[in-house]
Amino acid sequence: MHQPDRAGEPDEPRSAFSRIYEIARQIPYGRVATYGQIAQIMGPPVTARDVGDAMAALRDGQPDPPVPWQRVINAQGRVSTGQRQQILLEQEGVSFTVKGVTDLGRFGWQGPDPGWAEAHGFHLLKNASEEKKQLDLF
DNA sequence: CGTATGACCATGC
DNA sequence: GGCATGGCCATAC
Repeated sequence: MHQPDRAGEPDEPRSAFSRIYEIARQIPYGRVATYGQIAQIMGPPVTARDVGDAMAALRDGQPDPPVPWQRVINAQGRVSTGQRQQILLEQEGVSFTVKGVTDLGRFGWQGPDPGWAEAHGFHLLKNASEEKKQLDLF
């Protein structure tokens, strides 16, 4: 039987935005991921810029389940949307320097669970090292 | 269809 | 470390 098409949406099985949101939901409480990381997990042709667009779209309203948009920051370790985002992260235990920079080595996400990624057809982070995973446990 | 804009990024100075 | 540039891709007009 046919899937009812959502008006205004492309007829792909799932829009790129929806898949980006799926990944963002995997970021654990108290961790952050960069736009570029999520783009890498998606794989080409999705770019960091597309991830930013997807997050920006959330301003119009959150999907269900909601997306922890505050955990997606830029590659410099700074939030891209102003102070409110940083405060939300600080409430999760993510610390920032006075200049508003966080330590991605300490609070950065190491990527999705490999089993989950494979089941959903996503890539893993190329840089996710065992060492950093151990570091994260602390 | 050209142009501008955007929650980006790597690189070079 | 800051700043400029070019590249990336999707959207809006």
